Amino acid sequence: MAGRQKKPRSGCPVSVSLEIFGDRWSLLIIRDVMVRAYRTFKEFQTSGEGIASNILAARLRNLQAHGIITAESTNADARSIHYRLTEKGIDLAPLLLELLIWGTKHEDTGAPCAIIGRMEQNRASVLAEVRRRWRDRDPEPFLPPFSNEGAKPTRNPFPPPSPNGGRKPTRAKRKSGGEK
Amino acid sequence: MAGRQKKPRSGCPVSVSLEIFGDRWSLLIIRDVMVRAYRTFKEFQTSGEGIASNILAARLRNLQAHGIITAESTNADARSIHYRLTEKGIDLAPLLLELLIWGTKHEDTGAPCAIIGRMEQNRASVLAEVRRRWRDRDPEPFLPPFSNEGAKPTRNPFPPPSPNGGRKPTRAKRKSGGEK
DNA sequence: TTTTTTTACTTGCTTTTCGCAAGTAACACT
DNA sequence: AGTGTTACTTGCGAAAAGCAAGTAAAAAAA
Repeated sequence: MAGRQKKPRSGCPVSVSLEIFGDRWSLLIIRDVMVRAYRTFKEFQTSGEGIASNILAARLRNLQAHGIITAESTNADARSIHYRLTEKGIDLAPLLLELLIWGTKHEDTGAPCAIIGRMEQNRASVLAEVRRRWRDRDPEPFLPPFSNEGAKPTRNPFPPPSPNGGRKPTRAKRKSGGEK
Repeated sequence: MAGRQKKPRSGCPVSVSLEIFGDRWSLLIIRDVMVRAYRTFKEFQTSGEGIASNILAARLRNLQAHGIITAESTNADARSIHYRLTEKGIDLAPLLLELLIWGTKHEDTGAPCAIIGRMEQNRASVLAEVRRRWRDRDPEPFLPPFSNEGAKPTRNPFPPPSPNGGRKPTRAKRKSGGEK
């Protein structure tokens, strides 16, 4: 998120979307509120991803500003704020489902492939159920948190790339440069 | 991407996926190579989003390392490297399509809503065509770049959130804190 | 009623990444 | 040989991320 909101880039919907939630935390928050029925700051904070509280606050503010979530104070506890998805927010369900499917298929995660595979075969009904729970404010989680305890580490069949694209000579002495 | 690759977070597929391409550039590169048939460093660089060359190089390296793209040297020009999607990479097509649909629906972009709306009604055939072009190495772009010249600025119906969630008193003197 | 705990944050500080400008090695073209 | 092109790298300042600690208000406990 460095340099965020600075210069407007292209008008491509993909680009515009990524400027809103194209970071490593926003979609995790949306996942939590969408399928785990998390509502409070505390729940997000202890969701297992280890987000820092200042970052969480910033992301919640950003998602609010873009109309993806709302913040409601409950009458039960005056301190407590309940975050929930707007219609715009629940419309991210298909995206999140694809993210879930892709990750399960291609990375070694803690998710049971069988279940996700079945979700892949029934996208429409999964999405209908997620939306139904949202509409009814169903406090029941749709999916549990997945932990990859005991998951074998992925040995990826793609070796870390030789710095150049596989050509013969090295072009410049590469030492650092960015990733990794 | 600050602090990237540092501590492994949860085993949730969503989290794992976002650790790979959860930034503002990776999916744009994938979009370019997937639907615009871009192949070279130069094309990505001048794609209209304004990515810096060092960031682009870092992202290409990362996507390669995760087996999402490959780099092939062409026999035509020894300098030129052609990037293309792997099977794992083309499997991101559904995700990208949802990103496109969501952005078009909820943000004011340069994309013609009518066309995207039709794509929404025919997800399967759109994806089949994208995949066909990938398999056949079709050099023809599937979609043109969208520019939002002349697009009316979005006035979003969600006001910038009052710093607290809409409760009565302010809890602490907030001055900055993060977003915006 | 006073003390302790909980909730939802903010503040300060260090580390990491971003983004820009400039440079460079290998190759191609003229 | 000289110029241009491609695919990068390097250096640097400015943001943003991440960590630890602090704080206001409300609730629960003593």
